[in-house]
Parts: sequence; structure tokens; C-alpha cells
Amino acid sequence: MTMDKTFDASTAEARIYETWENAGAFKAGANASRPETFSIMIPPPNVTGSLHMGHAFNNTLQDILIRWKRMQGYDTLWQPGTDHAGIATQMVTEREMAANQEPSRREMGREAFVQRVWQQKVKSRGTIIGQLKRLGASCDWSREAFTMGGAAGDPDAGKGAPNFHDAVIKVFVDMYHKGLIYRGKRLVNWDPHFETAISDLEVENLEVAGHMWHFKYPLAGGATYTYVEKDEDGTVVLEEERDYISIATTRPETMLGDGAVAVHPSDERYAPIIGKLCEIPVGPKEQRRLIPIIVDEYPDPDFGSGAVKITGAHDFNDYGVAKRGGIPLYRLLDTRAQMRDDGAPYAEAAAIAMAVAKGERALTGAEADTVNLVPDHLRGLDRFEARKKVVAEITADGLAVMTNSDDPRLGPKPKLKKGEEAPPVTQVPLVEAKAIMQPFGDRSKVVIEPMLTDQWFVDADKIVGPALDAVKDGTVKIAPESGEKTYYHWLENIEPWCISRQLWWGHQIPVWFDAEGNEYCAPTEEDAQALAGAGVALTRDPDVLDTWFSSGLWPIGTLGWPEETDELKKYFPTSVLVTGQDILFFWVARMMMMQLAVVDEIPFHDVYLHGLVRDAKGKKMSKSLGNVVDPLEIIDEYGTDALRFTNAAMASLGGVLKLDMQRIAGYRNFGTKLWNATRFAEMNGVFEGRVPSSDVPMATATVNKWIIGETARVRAEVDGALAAYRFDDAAAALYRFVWGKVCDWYVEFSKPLLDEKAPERAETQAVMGWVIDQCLILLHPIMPFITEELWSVTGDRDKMLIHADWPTYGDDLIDANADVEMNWTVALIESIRSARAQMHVPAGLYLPLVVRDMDGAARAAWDNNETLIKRLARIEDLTVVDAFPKGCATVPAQGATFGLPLEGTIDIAEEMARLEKTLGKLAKEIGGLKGRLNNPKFVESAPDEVVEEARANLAAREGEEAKLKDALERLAELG
RNA sequence: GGGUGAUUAGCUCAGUGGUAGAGCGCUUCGUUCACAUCGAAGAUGUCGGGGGUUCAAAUCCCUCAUCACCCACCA
Repeated sequence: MTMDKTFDASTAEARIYETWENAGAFKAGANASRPETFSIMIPPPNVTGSLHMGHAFNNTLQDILIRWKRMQGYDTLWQPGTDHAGIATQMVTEREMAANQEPSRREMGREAFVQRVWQQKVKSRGTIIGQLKRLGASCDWSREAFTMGGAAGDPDAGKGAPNFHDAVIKVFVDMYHKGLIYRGKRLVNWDPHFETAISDLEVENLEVAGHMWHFKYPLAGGATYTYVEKDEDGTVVLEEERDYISIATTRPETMLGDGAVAVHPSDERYAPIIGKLCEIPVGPKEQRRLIPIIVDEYPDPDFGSGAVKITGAHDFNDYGVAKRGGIPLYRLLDTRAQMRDDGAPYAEAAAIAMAVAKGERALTGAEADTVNLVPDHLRGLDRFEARKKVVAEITADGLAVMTNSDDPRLGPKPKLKKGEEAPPVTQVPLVEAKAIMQPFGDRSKVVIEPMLTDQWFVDADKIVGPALDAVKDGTVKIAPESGEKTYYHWLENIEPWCISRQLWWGHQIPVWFDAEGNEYCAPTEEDAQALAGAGVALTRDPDVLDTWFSSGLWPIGTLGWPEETDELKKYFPTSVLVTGQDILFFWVARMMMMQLAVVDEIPFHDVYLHGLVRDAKGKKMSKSLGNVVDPLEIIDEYGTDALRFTNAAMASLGGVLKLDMQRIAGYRNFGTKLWNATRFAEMNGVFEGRVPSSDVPMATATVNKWIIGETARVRAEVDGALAAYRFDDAAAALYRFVWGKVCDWYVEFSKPLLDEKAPERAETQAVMGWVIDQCLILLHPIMPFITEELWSVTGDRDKMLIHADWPTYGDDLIDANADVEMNWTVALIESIRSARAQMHVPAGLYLPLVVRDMDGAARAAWDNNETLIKRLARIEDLTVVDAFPKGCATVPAQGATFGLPLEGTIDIAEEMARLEKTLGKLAKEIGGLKGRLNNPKFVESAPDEVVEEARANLAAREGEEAKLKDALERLAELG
């Protein structure tokens, strides 16, 4: 057997993964040798397409933890699955249908469409699972779940996966009957593209360029008042008679639904007209509506004119004011955000509204939906079209607030060319160009409208308490800790959670209505019928549940709840949730609330929130920017292990992760390095006729003792790092050990010892075999493929590496003497190499070495490691001298001064410069150390070990300084 | 407007009280039988600015600046 020069990831990975799978290596409880369990629920990817780098990152970290614990003998479960992702999946499917010129959703009808989405689900699920396998994810695939598993149309229903649908429905019914879920007409965020309500979290507020218009609302009956404006000192700056109240708005089309104008109670400017009526300056002239001027705490007197139009049905703030003031709510838009085109003609609606405004009658509940105050000529228009028309009409009517054309609020004046005269100042409508925050649907990217509709809500306030307490009292820990603050902030200000969506893809709400609108909530139609009584005609609520309602039940749902399965007893609560910090509220908080509300237990003990993957420039990866990196492309080029190692190394707590291809290549090289170290061992007979054992081999040679101690160190580092979710520290420690210790030094040191004639050959072979085994074991969670491959070629094993025993040895393997001696040896070799390079000694040339003032320890260290030093520093022999010969380059060491005789070739000036440079550095260090030690306060207050360390350091530095000064003097004499 | 975090070598980032590190890049040298996806040697920092606490500050406190993200209803 001879190994290739490099690892061929492209062929080996698939083969190895298949071997693991066929052996059942990932199954829950596989390799368990102890009772403790360790379980992770995968954050289920959406069945909308394929996985991106963020998923690759997220799943690598989970796999590292699972593999690590599995090797430690824990009873592990990594639960896989996917999320139906209601709105996103419906969108993707519809887009694909349009591209394929299939019939539209509405043409197909609900049942057929849902079937069509199931096809999309099957396709996407296959892609995703394939990607996870390429990534090496060691999930228990036999347990794969789906957040809509068992729902109508599921082609896999009854094939053994948990019936997630039944569990979700049961939770809804239970929560409904406990009064935690209710239906109500409220203002919700409405997505006009998907024609559904969405939750607050699905809205992203973006700053866009907008306009603020200023309009006059004339007082009823031509009434007037004296408008007085004062500055901060109370000086009157403006006093005029007005027959209107000025209002600012960014959405003029909503004026049609105004129910009042509000001012702050302390605003003296408007005190004379409180309680009076004013006219909405739009609509057919003879039928313009009057609305009252009211007071409310909401308007800010310092903003705009201080007066706010109240459109309760189309603005969240106004809704609050309207509720407080009993102002009627008039809906203006239909589900597609076009001006309503239903109900009686405007004249009739306006008459009703007028009567309401005058207090002659109240608006009935039903009328809120039927009264359509959109003037006939605007009906059916798009909201933005209507806006233009409204603005134009008001302006034409002379009711826009006018201003000079050089008003600074209108933006910078155009630059005048030489000789050009400034245009005359004229009166123009005041329209301020303004950056405004506008809500967009995070999926549809269209402007969201607040809309008054009937929706289902979870009374989050009632279930939030335990979720807060569990984190506050430390039952659940969030890493990094800053996540806890964010978590508190959101949960402490939680709003009712709108859980109904006007979609077709999802869990249909288990509520039926009779003709009077009475609700019957039950798991099945039969049960609902039983509640309603026989013969009562029922229709089911067409809405479906927010996808997060079901994914909020992921931990218990995947384990078979409500049945008390063995897995539920064993693996719940789960050990840790590994997820991106972006879904802390969407998912983590919801799981906390839901699990605690349903089974009265926390869903997981730890939450590890990682950063978000960005491109090399730090930009968010998005399809529209075209900077999305497909993890499979990276895997094809560099191999899975390189990608995984990069992911681990990037995973420091918090922040943004920038993906850098050069770094991935570097870690691919790291794998090659490991491969070649193993290849070296193989070529030196390390694995021939070997019986692999986890026992630490006997070692007599210093080098062997030393590397065993270093192995013990890195094992402790890796365990400590992984226990703290410091994947980056674990990766860095392994990198330093494998490359910096094993490859750079141990392999080199071992060469003479592995000589056919060397007495240490057998021992060194045994130690090297063991060290490589340890490297493979410790690296396996991060780099599973290359390590498993090397495991199989380096011995005849009882178990695959994936099930190998994780080591537990400790500091007792560290031999202090070997440590000191090897450090001395390494330092000497480095110093000699450095001197040689700087003196331009040809790399291949062997030089003699002289030494003087050598103490006993240095003598012993030399004698023990002479062969190694000579070989690695290119030295032919050592002569002890009393004084260095002419033309010698000085190499100081602990307990000795070495010299490289270079007479004839040495450049005295260069050597002096070299020594002086080193002396300069030493002097700086010595100065600092002396400064500290001469300060009595330092000696007094610093801990003893710090003082001791400083003293020892000073002594060593001074010793070296003396040697170099001495050498420098001699050189000067010669020069 | 509120909150959180960041600012360290050319680049990407570690480093929570003891005098600054890694990888990449860069410079010079190298075909010794594990590896050129390599080896050896080297250069590079007022740790964002200012102030404070301390024997000692990249690290703790205050402040300013810039950036990023999250949350939020300024018409």
C-alpha cells in the first residue's frame, strides 16, 4: 500500500458518507456507552430551494458538536427535517408556475394548488438533504421530520415520520380553549402582494425617499380663528387670521378615510378650534366630509403643523388615537391595496360619515366594512395612482399650503451660471422631500399597508412570563450573552402575535363557523359538528397558521408529542440550539414560549447564536446582488473538510463572518499537510503489522515524551473550547498542534530515530502511530472525511473513526524535563538558522559549531539532542572552546554561548549590525522590566507570580545581553 | 429615536488587567528521500481620538468620532 500525495476529496467523500450511513453510524444512540444524552434539533431549512453558506456554517457547527459527543459515548440524537415555510414556499412555487406557464393559483383552486406545492416540497427537500449529506452532516435520517408532516396531501403521510400536523392542530385547539388564542378585528400588517396578514417580524422598515405634503383643512362654515405662533421665549413670531387648520401627510390618499384631526391638549395655537369641525379638502365639492378637531397626547406640537389627521383604519398610531377618542374607522383599500370599489356610491357613504362626525349617530360594526368613502372617480385605482390624483385635486383647488420657491425645505437651490439671474420667487405648493421609513414585506418587497381585518392572535403576553424567567434564572443560557439582552428587550415588550395567514399552503386553522358566525374550535370537522350540534351548517376558516407557529413546536413535534415516546423522554429537553442570531425572535423566543406553554418545559438548555455569513466585502449574500456562494461549489473545489474547518475557524462569538476563498484554500492545504505527515509515517513503517491501541505508548526518548505531552495539551484545549462553543479556538489549537508541533518539529525530530539502525525506532514508530491516531480523533468532528479515510489506511481497526473513543488523558502525560529540553533545542535550532540566514550562509552547507561557558543543563540538553540539532541546523560538529575564534557569529542560548566560525566569509559590519539590533530589542525589554521592578508599588501590589516572572525574565534577558555585548566587543576589536 | 456590537499588521480577524498574536499577502533564500496545496528566514502596529481609574490598560470607566446590525408609530 502506498498513499497518494494528496487526498482525493471528490471521490472519497461520497464513498465514506455511504459507509457511515450503511453502518447506521448516525442513528440516535449509535456508539452510546453512557446514559447521558446529547441532542440537537436542526433548524429546519425552508423547502424553498437549496441551502446557502449560512446553512453550511450552521450545520457544520451542529455536526461538530454531535460527532464530538458521539465519540465521547453520549447517547446522541441529531434530529433532521425541513420547514414548510408557508409564505416563502407558496411564493417560490407560484413563481415557478408562472415561469412554466402553468395555470395560476386561482385558476387551479386551493386543493390542486396545495398538491402542486407538495411537489415543490418534495423537490426542494431532496436538494436540501443531498446538500446536507455532502456537508457530512451526521443526522439520524431515519427520523427526518417536516413541519407539515401528515397534513392533507402529504405524499409521505403514514410512512413513519412524526405527524406534525396533528400536533400543531392539538396545540391550537388546546390554546384556544385555554383562552390563549383569540380572533379579533385589529389593525395588522397587510401584504398586498400575497394578500395576507403578516406578523410584525415579517415587516422590514426601510428608509426611502418620500414626500411630505401640507394641506389646508378648511373650518366648517367658513369659521375663522387667530393663529398665533410663538418662539421659545414666548415672543410672537406669527399672528394671522386663518379659516383652516394645516395638516402634513406622506400618504394623501388616506385622507379620504380620516375620522378626525388631532392636536396636543397643550397646543395653544389650536385651542380656539378644539371641538369644531373641519372639512377634508378632497372629494366631490358638494359632498366633502366634515370631521371634528380633537385633542390627544399623540401629536407632537413641534412636528409639522402640530395637527395630525386621524385615519384609524390605515395607520397604527392613528388606530390608537381613534380607539381612545371613539373615532370611526373607514377602510379605503382592498386586499390588493387598490382603492375600494365595493359598497354603495360615495354620496351615500359620505352621508353616513357626516352624520357620524356630527354625532348624530354611531357607525355600526358592519358598516366599518361596507361604508366605502372612496369617491367614485378614484375607485379601483392603485394606491399610488390615487395619491397623485388626490394631490393634484387639492392643489388645483387651492387648498395646498403654499411657500416660496426658495424655501429651504424644498431642497438646495439650483446653481446659477455666471450672468444668469435668479428666477423670481413664486408661490409653489409646499412639498418637502424627505427620507421616510416605510414598511416592506420581507418576502414580497412591496409596501405593507396597515389593514383592518379579522385575524387570529396568540395572547403572547400571557405565555411570555416563563420564557423570560427561564433565561433570567439561568435555566436556559444564551451565548453570546449579548443575545440575552436582546431577548429580554423583545419579550418584555411583546405584542399579540398574529398567527393567521390568508394563504393556502400551511396548517389550516381548525375553527368552523356557523351562519351566525359562532366559532367551533376542534381537531376535526366531526368534533366541530358535535360542538355545534347536528344539522348546523359549518364552514371552516380558510386561513392557515403562521409558519412559525408550527416551527415553534419543532422540539417536541419531531419527537412524537403528544405521544409519550421514548425519544421524547430521552432527548427532551434538547441540549443545545445552534442558530443564527437573526432568528432569535422569529424562532428561538417562540420555541421557548410554545414549549413552556404546551409541555411546561424548556426546549433546550443552551442557545448558541452565531453570526451571519457575508461575502468577502462584508455584504449580505443575496440573489439580487449576485454574490450568493453555493456551498457545493466550494466543496467541489476545496473539499468538504476545508469548508468545515473554515467554518469552525470563523465561528468566534458574535459579529459578521466574511467568507474568504484564500482562507478556505489554506485549510485545504492543512488537510494535505496532515495527509502527508501520515504518509511519512507510513513510509517509515509506522503502520506495518501494527495493532492500533488507544493506550499511551511507553516513551524513553525525550522527543517522544515531549510530543505525548503536547498531545495531552491539545486534547484539553479542544475539549475546553468545544464545551464553551469556541469552535474557533478548537480549530486554532488543532492547527497549531498538527502543523506547528507535529509536522514542523516532531516529524523532523523523528527522522534520525526512525533510522533502520536506531535503537529508538520501534518506540518512535509506536509513538508516532499513536500521535497520528490522536490527531485523527481530535480533528474528526471538524474534518470528518479526510480523518476517516486516514483512519482506515493506518491500521486494522475495530471501529470506524466516527465511533472511535474520544481520549480523556490529562496533564500527567506532560513530562516537564522533556518540555524544557525540547524548548531549548527548538530555540537553539531557530537561533542558528536565523544567524545562518542573516549571514548568507548557503542553505545546504554544513558548518562547525563552537560553544563556551556551557553549564550542566545545557550540556545535557545538547548531548541528548545532538543528532537532531546537527541535522536541523546543518552543523557538522561541536567544539568546546574557551574563546571564540576570529570571525565568529554569536548565537546565545540558555546556559551557553554558541558560535558559528565564519572566518573569511563573515561580514563583520553585518554581524555587528545583527547583534546591535538584537541588543536594541533586549535593552527595551530590560528597561521595561527594570522600570517595573524598581517601582516599589509594583513589587508590593502585583501578585507574587507576576513579580517572580518579571525577575526571572530580567535575569534571562540580562544574561543574553551580556553575552551579546561581549561578542560585540570582540568583533569591534577585530574590526 | 432607542438598543447592541465593532474600530488591533497591507487584508481577514484572535486576544477582558502583566507590556500585542494568527492566517493570508509581502521580501529574501531553498529541487536534503512526508508535503512546492511545501520548507527556512524576515519586515510591518502611537491596539480609532481624548480623558480617567490602576504599580500596570488593547483589556475597566467616561467622552468624542466613524461603521455595522437590531428594534421603533414621528404625521
